[in-house]
Amino acid sequence: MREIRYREIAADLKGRVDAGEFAAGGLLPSEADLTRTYGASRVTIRRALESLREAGLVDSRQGFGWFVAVDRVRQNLAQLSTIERELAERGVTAERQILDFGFVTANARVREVLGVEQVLRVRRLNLAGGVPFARVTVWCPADLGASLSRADVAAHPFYELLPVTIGGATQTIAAALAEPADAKLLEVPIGSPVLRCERVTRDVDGNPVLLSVHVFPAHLTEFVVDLPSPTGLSLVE
Amino acid sequence: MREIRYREIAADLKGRVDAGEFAAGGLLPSEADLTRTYGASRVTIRRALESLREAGLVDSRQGFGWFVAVDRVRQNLAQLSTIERELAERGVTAERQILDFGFVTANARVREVLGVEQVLRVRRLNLAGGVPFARVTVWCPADLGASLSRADVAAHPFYELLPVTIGGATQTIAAALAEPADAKLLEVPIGSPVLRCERVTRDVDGNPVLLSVHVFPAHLTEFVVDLPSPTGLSLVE
DNA sequence: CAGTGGTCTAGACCACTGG
DNA sequence: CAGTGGTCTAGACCACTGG
Repeated sequence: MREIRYREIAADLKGRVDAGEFAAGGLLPSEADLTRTYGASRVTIRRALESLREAGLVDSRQGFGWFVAVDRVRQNLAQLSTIERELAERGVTAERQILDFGFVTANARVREVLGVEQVLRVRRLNLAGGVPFARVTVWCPADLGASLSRADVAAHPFYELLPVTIGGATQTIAAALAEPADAKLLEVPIGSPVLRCERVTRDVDGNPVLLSVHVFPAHLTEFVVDLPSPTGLSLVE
Repeated sequence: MREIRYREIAADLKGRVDAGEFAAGGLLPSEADLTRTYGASRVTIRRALESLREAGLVDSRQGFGWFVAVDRVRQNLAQLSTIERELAERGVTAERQILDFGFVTANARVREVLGVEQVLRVRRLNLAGGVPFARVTVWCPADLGASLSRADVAAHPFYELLPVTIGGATQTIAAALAEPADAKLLEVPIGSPVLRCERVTRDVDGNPVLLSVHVFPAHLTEFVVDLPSPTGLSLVE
Protein backbone atom coordinates (compact mmCIF):
# COMPACT_ATOMS: atom_id res chain seq x y z
CA MET A 1 0.00 0.00 0.00
CA ARG A 2 1.43 3.31 -1.05
CA GLU A 3 1.68 5.85 1.73
CA ILE A 4 -0.63 8.76 1.10
CA ARG A 5 1.10 11.79 2.53
CA TYR A 6 -1.96 13.90 3.28
CA ARG A 7 -3.57 10.97 5.09
CA GLU A 8 -0.49 10.40 7.18
CA ILE A 9 -0.46 14.06 8.11
CA ALA A 10 -4.19 14.02 8.87
CA ALA A 11 -3.78 10.96 11.07
CA ASP A 12 -0.87 12.52 12.89
CA LEU A 13 -2.70 15.79 13.43
CA LYS A 14 -5.77 13.93 14.64
CA GLY A 15 -3.59 12.11 17.14
CA ARG A 16 -2.17 15.38 18.39
CA VAL A 17 -5.64 16.91 18.71
CA ASP A 18 -6.98 13.84 20.50
CA ALA A 19 -3.96 13.85 22.78
CA GLY A 20 -4.97 17.32 23.85
CA GLU A 21 -1.96 19.10 22.40
CA PHE A 22 -4.35 21.88 21.38
CA ALA A 23 -7.16 23.09 23.63
CA ALA A 24 -10.75 22.71 22.49
CA GLY A 25 -11.32 25.79 20.38
CA GLY A 26 -7.59 26.45 20.43
CA LEU A 27 -5.50 27.33 17.43
CA LEU A 28 -3.42 24.85 15.49
CA PRO A 29 -0.07 25.85 14.01
CA SER A 30 -0.43 27.91 10.86
CA GLU A 31 -0.38 26.21 7.48
CA ALA A 32 3.05 27.70 6.92
CA ASP A 33 4.29 26.16 10.16
CA LEU A 34 2.79 22.79 9.28
CA THR A 35 4.45 22.95 5.89
CA ARG A 36 7.80 23.14 7.63
CA THR A 37 6.93 20.64 10.37
CA TYR A 38 5.82 17.94 7.95
CA GLY A 39 8.04 18.86 5.03
CA ALA A 40 5.06 18.87 2.70
CA SER A 41 3.65 21.46 0.36
CA ARG A 42 0.89 23.74 1.49
CA VAL A 43 -1.59 22.02 -0.81
CA THR A 44 -0.91 18.70 0.91
CA ILE A 45 -1.18 20.27 4.36
CA ARG A 46 -4.49 21.84 3.41
CA ARG A 47 -5.77 18.57 2.05
CA ALA A 48 -5.05 16.93 5.40
CA LEU A 49 -6.74 19.78 7.26
CA GLU A 50 -9.77 19.70 4.96
CA SER A 51 -10.22 15.99 5.65
CA LEU A 52 -10.18 16.72 9.36
CA ARG A 53 -12.67 19.52 8.84
CA GLU A 54 -14.86 17.04 6.97
CA ALA A 55 -14.67 14.79 10.00
CA GLY A 56 -15.75 17.67 12.21
CA LEU A 57 -12.49 17.71 14.15
CA VAL A 58 -11.21 21.15 13.15
CA ASP A 59 -12.47 24.26 11.44
CA SER A 60 -10.94 27.45 10.08
CA ARG A 61 -11.57 31.14 9.60
CA GLN A 62 -9.81 33.13 6.93
CA GLY A 63 -7.20 35.45 8.37
CA PHE A 64 -7.50 33.78 11.74
CA GLY A 65 -6.40 30.19 11.54
CA TRP A 66 -7.33 26.56 12.04
CA PHE A 67 -8.74 25.60 15.41
CA VAL A 68 -10.09 22.56 17.22
CA ALA A 69 -13.83 22.32 16.56
CA VAL A 70 -16.12 22.31 19.54
CA ASP A 71 -18.94 20.62 17.66
CA ARG A 72 -21.45 18.05 18.58
CA VAL A 73 -21.55 14.65 16.99
CA ARG A 74 -23.05 15.16 13.58
CA GLN A 75 -24.80 12.46 11.68
CA ASN A 76 -24.59 13.53 8.12
CA LEU A 77 -27.40 11.64 6.48
CA ALA A 78 -26.76 12.73 2.96
CA GLN A 79 -23.10 11.90 2.98
CA LEU A 80 -23.94 8.48 4.32
CA SER A 81 -21.35 8.71 6.98
CA THR A 82 -21.88 6.54 9.94
CA ILE A 83 -21.81 7.87 13.42
CA GLU A 84 -19.36 5.16 14.25
CA ARG A 85 -17.05 6.09 11.44
CA GLU A 86 -17.08 9.71 12.44
CA LEU A 87 -16.31 8.69 15.96
CA ALA A 88 -13.60 6.37 14.74
CA GLU A 89 -12.04 9.22 12.79
CA ARG A 90 -11.83 11.08 16.05
CA GLY A 91 -10.12 8.08 17.59
CA VAL A 92 -13.12 7.27 19.76
CA THR A 93 -13.94 3.61 20.13
CA ALA A 94 -17.52 2.53 19.55
CA GLU A 95 -18.99 -0.25 21.61
CA ARG A 96 -22.31 -2.11 21.78
CA GLN A 97 -23.49 -3.25 25.16
CA ILE A 98 -26.27 -5.81 24.85
CA LEU A 99 -28.99 -5.22 27.45
CA ASP A 100 -31.42 -7.84 26.34
CA PHE A 101 -31.49 -10.62 23.74
CA GLY A 102 -34.42 -12.93 23.26
CA PHE A 103 -37.34 -14.20 21.19
CA VAL A 104 -40.66 -12.61 22.05
CA THR A 105 -44.16 -12.16 20.69
CA ALA A 106 -44.41 -9.07 18.54
CA ASN A 107 -46.29 -6.07 19.85
CA ALA A 108 -48.80 -4.32 17.63
CA ARG A 109 -46.36 -1.98 15.95
CA VAL A 110 -43.80 -4.69 15.30
CA ARG A 111 -46.47 -7.00 13.91
CA GLU A 112 -47.76 -4.22 11.69
CA VAL A 113 -44.35 -3.54 10.23
CA LEU A 114 -42.76 -6.98 10.06
CA GLY A 115 -45.96 -8.98 9.57
CA VAL A 116 -44.96 -11.85 11.89
CA GLU A 117 -45.85 -12.96 15.40
CA GLN A 118 -42.52 -14.23 16.67
CA VAL A 119 -39.51 -11.93 16.64
CA LEU A 120 -35.98 -11.65 17.94
CA ARG A 121 -35.73 -8.54 20.08
CA VAL A 122 -32.37 -7.03 20.96
CA ARG A 123 -32.00 -4.07 23.25
CA ARG A 124 -28.62 -2.48 23.50
CA LEU A 125 -26.67 0.58 24.50
CA ASN A 126 -24.26 2.18 22.04
CA LEU A 127 -21.24 3.80 23.61
CA ALA A 128 -18.54 6.03 22.19
CA GLY A 129 -15.38 6.30 24.20
CA GLY A 130 -17.29 4.79 27.10
CA VAL A 131 -20.03 7.43 26.90
CA PRO A 132 -23.53 6.13 26.11
CA PHE A 133 -24.93 7.94 23.10
CA ALA A 134 -27.84 5.75 21.97
CA ARG A 135 -30.30 3.28 23.38
CA VAL A 136 -31.46 0.97 20.62
CA THR A 137 -34.07 -1.73 20.25
CA VAL A 138 -34.04 -3.93 17.16
CA TRP A 139 -36.69 -6.43 16.13
CA CYS A 140 -36.39 -8.95 13.32
CA PRO A 141 -38.51 -11.93 12.28
CA ALA A 142 -37.67 -15.02 14.36
CA ASP A 143 -36.66 -17.09 11.33
CA LEU A 144 -34.19 -14.45 10.18
CA GLY A 145 -32.76 -14.12 13.67
CA ALA A 146 -32.52 -17.82 14.38
CA SER A 147 -28.84 -18.09 13.55
CA LEU A 148 -27.72 -15.03 15.49
CA SER A 149 -25.95 -15.13 18.82
CA ARG A 150 -25.74 -12.50 21.50
CA ALA A 151 -22.04 -12.20 20.71
CA ASP A 152 -22.85 -11.67 17.03
CA VAL A 153 -25.07 -8.69 17.66
CA ALA A 154 -22.56 -7.19 20.04
CA ALA A 155 -19.79 -7.42 17.50
CA HIS A 156 -21.49 -6.39 14.26
CA PRO A 157 -24.10 -4.02 12.88
CA PHE A 158 -27.36 -5.94 12.83
CA TYR A 159 -28.03 -5.65 9.13
CA GLU A 160 -24.65 -7.19 8.32
CA LEU A 161 -25.68 -10.36 10.09
CA LEU A 162 -28.90 -11.04 8.26
CA PRO A 163 -28.98 -13.66 5.49
CA VAL A 164 -30.64 -11.17 3.13
CA THR A 165 -29.47 -8.35 0.91
CA ILE A 166 -30.49 -4.98 2.28
CA GLY A 167 -32.27 -2.77 -0.21
CA GLY A 168 -33.04 0.37 1.74
CA ALA A 169 -34.58 1.89 4.81
CA THR A 170 -36.95 4.58 5.92
CA GLN A 171 -36.20 6.51 9.05
CA THR A 172 -38.30 8.93 11.01
CA ILE A 173 -36.76 11.52 13.30
CA ALA A 174 -38.78 12.92 16.15
CA ALA A 175 -38.24 14.69 19.46
CA ALA A 176 -39.29 13.34 22.83
CA LEU A 177 -38.46 13.49 26.51
CA ALA A 178 -36.21 10.95 28.17
CA GLU A 179 -38.20 8.26 29.97
CA PRO A 180 -36.85 7.14 33.34
CA ALA A 181 -35.31 3.91 32.03
CA ASP A 182 -33.63 5.60 29.06
CA ALA A 183 -32.57 8.54 31.19
CA LYS A 184 -30.72 6.19 33.50
CA LEU A 185 -29.05 4.32 30.64
CA LEU A 186 -28.08 7.48 28.78
CA GLU A 187 -27.00 9.25 31.94
CA VAL A 188 -29.25 12.27 31.45
CA PRO A 189 -31.99 13.74 33.66
CA ILE A 190 -35.48 12.32 33.32
CA GLY A 191 -37.46 14.56 30.98
CA SER A 192 -34.46 15.94 29.14
CA PRO A 193 -34.81 16.19 25.36
CA VAL A 194 -33.99 13.20 23.16
CA LEU A 195 -34.11 12.45 19.47
CA ARG A 196 -36.18 9.37 18.81
CA CYS A 197 -35.74 7.58 15.50
CA GLU A 198 -37.68 4.66 14.13
CA ARG A 199 -36.24 2.83 11.18
CA VAL A 200 -37.75 0.23 8.89
CA THR A 201 -35.12 -1.69 6.93
CA ARG A 202 -36.11 -3.59 3.82
CA ASP A 203 -34.52 -6.24 1.61
CA VAL A 204 -34.00 -5.70 -2.09
CA ASP A 205 -37.56 -6.86 -2.78
CA GLY A 206 -38.96 -4.24 -0.43
CA ASN A 207 -39.92 -6.65 2.35
CA PRO A 208 -39.37 -5.26 5.85
CA VAL A 209 -36.69 -7.26 7.64
CA LEU A 210 -35.81 -5.01 10.60
CA LEU A 211 -37.60 -2.55 12.79
CA SER A 212 -35.51 -0.48 15.14
CA VAL A 213 -35.95 2.40 17.53
CA HIS A 214 -33.02 4.62 18.47
CA VAL A 215 -33.02 7.12 21.30
CA PHE A 216 -30.27 9.76 21.38
CA PRO A 217 -29.67 12.36 24.07
CA ALA A 218 -30.16 15.76 22.44
CA HIS A 219 -27.02 17.30 23.82
CA LEU A 220 -24.85 14.73 22.06
CA THR A 221 -26.59 14.39 18.75
CA GLU A 222 -27.89 16.29 15.80
CA PHE A 223 -28.74 15.15 12.32
CA VAL A 224 -27.44 16.94 9.29
CA VAL A 225 -29.28 16.81 6.01
CA ASP A 226 -27.98 18.30 2.79
CA LEU A 227 -30.64 19.37 0.37
CA PRO A 228 -28.73 19.87 -2.84
CA SER A 229 -31.65 20.68 -5.12
CA PRO A 230 -34.16 23.50 -4.91
CA THR A 231 -36.99 20.98 -4.78
CA GLY A 232 -35.77 19.86 -1.40
CA LEU A 233 -36.37 23.32 -0.08
CA SER A 234 -40.10 22.92 0.12
CA LEU A 235 -39.26 21.04 3.28
CA VAL A 236 -40.67 23.36 5.85
CA GLU A 237 -41.87 26.33 3.87
CA MET B 1 -18.63 39.25 -4.37
CA ARG B 2 -15.62 37.62 -5.90
CA GLU B 3 -16.30 34.92 -8.44
CA ILE B 4 -14.97 31.57 -7.30
CA ARG B 5 -13.75 29.82 -10.39
CA TYR B 6 -14.17 26.24 -9.24
CA ARG B 7 -17.73 26.95 -8.16
CA GLU B 8 -18.54 28.50 -11.51
CA ILE B 9 -17.15 25.45 -13.24
CA ALA B 10 -19.01 23.10 -10.90
CA ALA B 11 -22.26 24.98 -11.52
CA ASP B 12 -21.73 24.86 -15.26
CA LEU B 13 -20.90 21.16 -15.25
CA LYS B 14 -23.90 20.45 -13.06
CA GLY B 15 -26.07 22.27 -15.56
CA ARG B 16 -24.67 20.20 -18.40
CA VAL B 17 -25.22 16.97 -16.50
CA ASP B 18 -28.75 17.95 -15.52
CA ALA B 19 -29.43 18.95 -19.12
CA GLY B 20 -28.59 15.41 -20.14
CA GLU B 21 -25.46 16.25 -22.13
CA PHE B 22 -23.90 13.10 -20.68
CA ALA B 23 -25.82 9.85 -20.32
CA ALA B 24 -26.39 8.40 -16.86
CA GLY B 25 -23.25 6.41 -16.21
CA GLY B 26 -21.64 8.10 -19.20
CA LEU B 27 -18.17 9.59 -19.24
CA LEU B 28 -17.46 13.27 -18.83
CA PRO B 29 -14.62 14.89 -20.76
CA SER B 30 -11.22 14.11 -19.27
CA GLU B 31 -9.67 16.50 -16.79
CA ALA B 32 -7.21 17.51 -19.49
CA ASP B 33 -10.08 18.36 -21.83
CA LEU B 34 -11.83 20.33 -19.12
CA THR B 35 -8.73 22.38 -18.36
CA ARG B 36 -8.75 23.47 -22.00
CA THR B 37 -12.52 23.99 -22.15
CA TYR B 38 -12.64 26.16 -19.06
CA GLY B 39 -9.16 27.63 -19.29
CA ALA B 40 -8.46 26.64 -15.69
CA SER B 41 -5.72 24.64 -14.09
CA ARG B 42 -6.20 20.97 -13.42
CA VAL B 43 -6.32 21.61 -9.67
CA THR B 44 -9.27 23.94 -10.14
CA ILE B 45 -11.03 21.51 -12.47
CA ARG B 46 -10.57 18.73 -9.94
CA ARG B 47 -11.89 20.90 -7.18
CA ALA B 48 -15.06 21.50 -9.17
CA LEU B 49 -15.38 17.79 -9.92
CA GLU B 50 -14.78 16.84 -6.29
CA SER B 51 -17.56 19.18 -5.21
CA LEU B 52 -19.90 17.47 -7.68
CA ARG B 53 -18.78 14.09 -6.38
CA GLU B 54 -19.58 15.35 -2.91
CA ALA B 55 -23.05 16.22 -4.16
CA GLY B 56 -23.44 12.69 -5.51
CA LEU B 57 -23.70 13.88 -9.10
CA VAL B 58 -20.55 12.33 -10.52
CA ASP B 59 -17.92 9.79 -9.55
CA SER B 60 -14.55 8.69 -10.88
CA ARG B 61 -12.30 5.69 -11.28
CA GLN B 62 -8.56 6.04 -11.62
CA GLY B 63 -7.39 5.33 -15.13
CA PHE B 64 -10.95 5.35 -16.38
CA GLY B 65 -12.46 8.79 -15.95
CA TRP B 66 -15.24 10.82 -14.44
CA PHE B 67 -18.79 9.68 -15.09
CA VAL B 68 -22.33 10.63 -14.19
CA ALA B 69 -23.23 8.83 -10.97
CA VAL B 70 -25.90 6.22 -11.52
CA ASP B 71 -26.74 6.03 -7.86
CA ARG B 72 -27.99 9.54 -7.16
CA VAL B 73 -28.21 8.65 -3.51
CA ARG B 74 -27.98 12.11 -2.17
CA GLN B 75 -30.79 13.43 -4.27
CA ASN B 76 -32.99 10.63 -3.06
CA LEU B 77 -31.97 11.23 0.49
CA ALA B 78 -33.15 14.77 0.22
CA GLN B 79 -36.71 13.61 -0.26
CA LEU B 80 -37.75 14.63 3.17
CA SER B 81 -41.40 15.04 3.88
CA THR B 82 -43.00 16.91 6.72
CA ILE B 83 -46.28 17.14 8.42
CA GLU B 84 -46.91 20.36 6.53
CA ARG B 85 -46.56 18.76 3.15
CA GLU B 86 -48.80 15.94 4.21
CA LEU B 87 -51.33 18.41 5.46
CA ALA B 88 -51.07 20.36 2.25
CA GLU B 89 -51.70 17.18 0.29
CA ARG B 90 -54.86 16.71 2.31
CA GLY B 91 -56.03 20.16 1.38
CA VAL B 92 -55.33 21.75 4.74
CA THR B 93 -54.41 25.38 4.27
CA ALA B 94 -51.01 26.55 5.39
CA GLU B 95 -50.70 30.08 6.68
CA ARG B 96 -47.82 32.30 7.71
CA GLN B 97 -48.40 34.76 10.50
CA ILE B 98 -45.66 37.37 10.58
CA LEU B 99 -44.61 38.19 14.14
CA ASP B 100 -41.76 40.51 13.39
CA PHE B 101 -40.27 42.09 10.28
CA GLY B 102 -37.30 44.42 10.35
CA PHE B 103 -33.68 45.18 9.57
CA VAL B 104 -31.31 44.52 12.43
CA THR B 105 -27.63 44.06 13.17
CA ALA B 106 -26.59 40.45 12.80
CA ASN B 107 -25.76 38.48 15.90
CA ALA B 108 -22.58 36.41 16.00
CA ARG B 109 -24.08 33.28 14.47
CA VAL B 110 -25.83 35.16 11.68
CA ARG B 111 -22.68 37.10 10.89
CA GLU B 112 -20.67 33.91 10.85
CA VAL B 113 -23.03 32.26 8.38
CA LEU B 114 -24.10 35.14 6.16
CA GLY B 115 -20.94 37.21 6.46
CA VAL B 116 -22.74 40.56 6.70
CA GLU B 117 -23.56 43.02 9.46
CA GLN B 118 -27.01 44.21 8.41
CA VAL B 119 -29.76 41.69 7.88
CA LEU B 120 -33.46 41.42 7.38
CA ARG B 121 -34.94 39.38 10.21
CA VAL B 122 -38.39 37.87 9.91
CA ARG B 123 -40.04 35.96 12.72
CA ARG B 124 -43.21 34.13 11.95
CA LEU B 125 -45.59 31.44 13.00
CA ASN B 126 -46.57 28.73 10.53
CA LEU B 127 -50.08 27.39 10.90
CA ALA B 128 -51.85 24.48 9.27
CA GLY B 129 -55.62 24.54 9.41
CA GLY B 130 -55.33 27.23 12.06
CA VAL B 131 -53.05 25.15 14.27
CA PRO B 132 -49.57 26.56 14.91
CA PHE B 133 -46.97 23.97 14.01
CA ALA B 134 -43.72 25.93 13.61
CA ARG B 135 -42.08 29.07 14.92
CA VAL B 136 -39.55 30.29 12.38
CA THR B 137 -36.90 32.97 12.27
CA VAL B 138 -35.29 33.81 8.94
CA TRP B 139 -32.30 36.08 8.37
CA CYS B 140 -31.06 37.27 5.01
CA PRO B 141 -28.51 39.91 3.99
CA ALA B 142 -30.03 43.37 4.00
CA ASP B 143 -29.32 44.00 0.33
CA LEU B 144 -31.09 40.80 -0.68
CA GLY B 145 -34.05 41.60 1.52
CA ALA B 146 -34.33 45.24 0.53
CA SER B 147 -37.11 44.65 -1.99
CA LEU B 148 -39.24 42.43 0.24
CA SER B 149 -42.38 43.55 2.00
CA ARG B 150 -44.07 42.14 5.05
CA ALA B 151 -46.91 41.03 2.78
CA ASP B 152 -44.45 39.26 0.48
CA VAL B 153 -42.99 37.09 3.21
CA ALA B 154 -46.46 36.27 4.50
CA ALA B 155 -47.62 35.13 1.09
CA HIS B 156 -44.63 33.19 -0.23
CA PRO B 157 -41.83 30.87 0.86
CA PHE B 158 -38.87 33.06 1.59
CA TYR B 159 -36.49 31.47 -0.90
CA GLU B 160 -38.95 32.10 -3.75
CA LEU B 161 -38.72 35.82 -3.13
CA LEU B 162 -34.97 36.23 -3.34
CA PRO B 163 -33.39 37.56 -6.52
CA VAL B 164 -30.98 34.63 -6.61
CA THR B 165 -31.11 31.05 -7.79
CA ILE B 166 -31.13 28.63 -4.90
CA GLY B 167 -28.51 25.93 -5.15
CA GLY B 168 -29.06 23.89 -2.02
CA ALA B 169 -29.27 23.89 1.73
CA THR B 170 -27.89 22.16 4.76
CA GLN B 171 -30.18 21.49 7.66
CA THR B 172 -29.44 20.26 11.13
CA ILE B 173 -32.10 18.55 13.18
CA ALA B 174 -31.84 18.55 16.94
CA ALA B 175 -34.10 18.07 19.94
CA ALA B 176 -34.73 20.67 22.61
CA LEU B 177 -37.27 21.80 25.16
CA ALA B 178 -39.84 24.50 24.44
CA GLU B 179 -38.83 27.89 25.80
CA PRO B 180 -41.58 30.02 27.37
CA ALA B 181 -42.03 32.31 24.37
CA ASP B 182 -42.15 29.45 21.87
CA ALA B 183 -44.35 27.39 24.15
CA LYS B 184 -46.92 30.16 24.20
CA LEU B 185 -46.83 30.62 20.42
CA LEU B 186 -47.00 26.91 19.70
CA GLU B 187 -49.64 26.31 22.37
CA VAL B 188 -47.67 23.64 24.19
CA PRO B 189 -46.47 23.44 27.80
CA ILE B 190 -43.15 25.06 28.67
CA GLY B 191 -40.45 22.40 28.60
CA SER B 192 -42.26 20.06 26.26
CA PRO B 193 -40.14 18.47 23.53
CA VAL B 194 -39.49 20.32 20.28
CA LEU B 195 -37.51 19.68 17.14
CA ARG B 196 -35.14 22.53 16.46
CA CYS B 197 -33.76 22.87 12.95
CA GLU B 198 -31.22 25.30 11.63
CA ARG B 199 -30.96 25.66 7.91
CA VAL B 200 -28.35 27.38 5.76
CA THR B 201 -29.60 28.02 2.25
CA ARG B 202 -27.09 28.73 -0.51
CA ASP B 203 -27.21 30.08 -4.04
CA VAL B 204 -25.87 28.13 -6.98
CA ASP B 205 -22.38 29.44 -6.32
CA GLY B 206 -22.48 28.13 -2.78
CA ASN B 207 -22.84 31.50 -1.11
CA PRO B 208 -25.10 31.48 1.96
CA VAL B 209 -28.19 33.61 1.32
CA LEU B 210 -30.51 32.56 4.14
CA LEU B 211 -30.17 31.38 7.69
CA SER B 212 -33.27 30.09 9.40
CA VAL B 213 -34.22 28.42 12.64
CA HIS B 214 -37.39 26.35 12.87
CA VAL B 215 -38.95 25.12 16.07
CA PHE B 216 -41.60 22.40 15.84
CA PRO B 217 -43.63 20.90 18.66
CA ALA B 218 -42.68 17.24 18.84
CA HIS B 219 -46.22 15.93 18.95
CA LEU B 220 -47.03 17.45 15.55
CA THR B 221 -43.86 16.80 13.65
CA GLU B 222 -41.48 14.12 12.55
CA PHE B 223 -39.02 13.96 9.74
CA VAL B 224 -38.88 11.08 7.34
CA VAL B 225 -35.72 10.13 5.52
CA ASP B 226 -35.44 7.41 2.90
CA LEU B 227 -32.11 5.67 2.72
CA PRO B 228 -32.26 3.81 -0.58
CA SER B 229 -28.74 2.48 -0.59
CA PRO B 230 -27.37 -0.26 1.63
CA THR B 231 -24.42 1.89 2.55
CA GLY B 232 -26.79 4.34 4.15
CA LEU B 233 -27.78 1.71 6.62
CA SER B 234 -24.62 1.95 8.59
CA LEU B 235 -26.00 5.25 9.79
CA VAL B 236 -26.55 4.48 13.41
CA GLU B 237 -25.20 0.99 13.74
C1' DC C 1 0.72 1.02 -25.09
C1' DA C 2 -1.56 5.90 -24.69
C1' DG C 3 -4.71 8.00 -21.78
C1' DT C 4 -6.80 8.40 -17.44
C1' DG C 5 -7.34 10.05 -12.60
C1' DG C 6 -4.58 10.36 -7.76
C1' DT C 7 -1.13 12.68 -5.53
C1' DC C 8 2.24 16.31 -4.82
C1' DT C 9 5.29 20.46 -5.41
C1' DA C 10 6.67 25.47 -5.30
C1' DG C 11 5.32 29.10 -6.28
C1' DA C 12 1.55 33.33 -6.63
C1' DC C 13 -2.14 36.90 -5.45
C1' DC C 14 -5.87 37.96 -2.63
C1' DA C 15 -9.29 38.78 1.43
C1' DC C 16 -9.46 38.74 5.89
C1' DT C 17 -8.18 38.99 11.11
C1' DG C 18 -6.10 41.17 14.90
C1' DG C 19 -3.33 44.43 16.98
C1' DC D 1 0.69 46.49 9.65
C1' DA D 2 2.35 41.32 9.50
C1' DG D 3 0.26 37.02 9.43
C1' DT D 4 -3.49 34.16 8.31
C1' DG D 5 -6.33 31.07 5.36
C1' DG D 6 -8.82 30.87 0.34
C1' DT D 7 -7.99 30.39 -4.27
C1' DC D 8 -5.28 29.38 -8.36
C1' DT D 9 -1.41 28.18 -11.60
C1' DA D 10 1.84 25.16 -14.28
C1' DG D 11 4.18 21.96 -13.81
C1' DA D 12 5.56 16.66 -12.16
C1' DC D 13 5.46 11.49 -11.21
C1' DC D 14 2.72 7.67 -10.37
C1' DA D 15 -1.01 3.77 -10.46
C1' DC D 16 -4.45 2.28 -12.92
C1' DT D 17 -7.81 1.09 -16.97
C1' DG D 18 -8.62 -0.55 -21.47
C1' DG D 19 -7.33 -2.13 -25.80
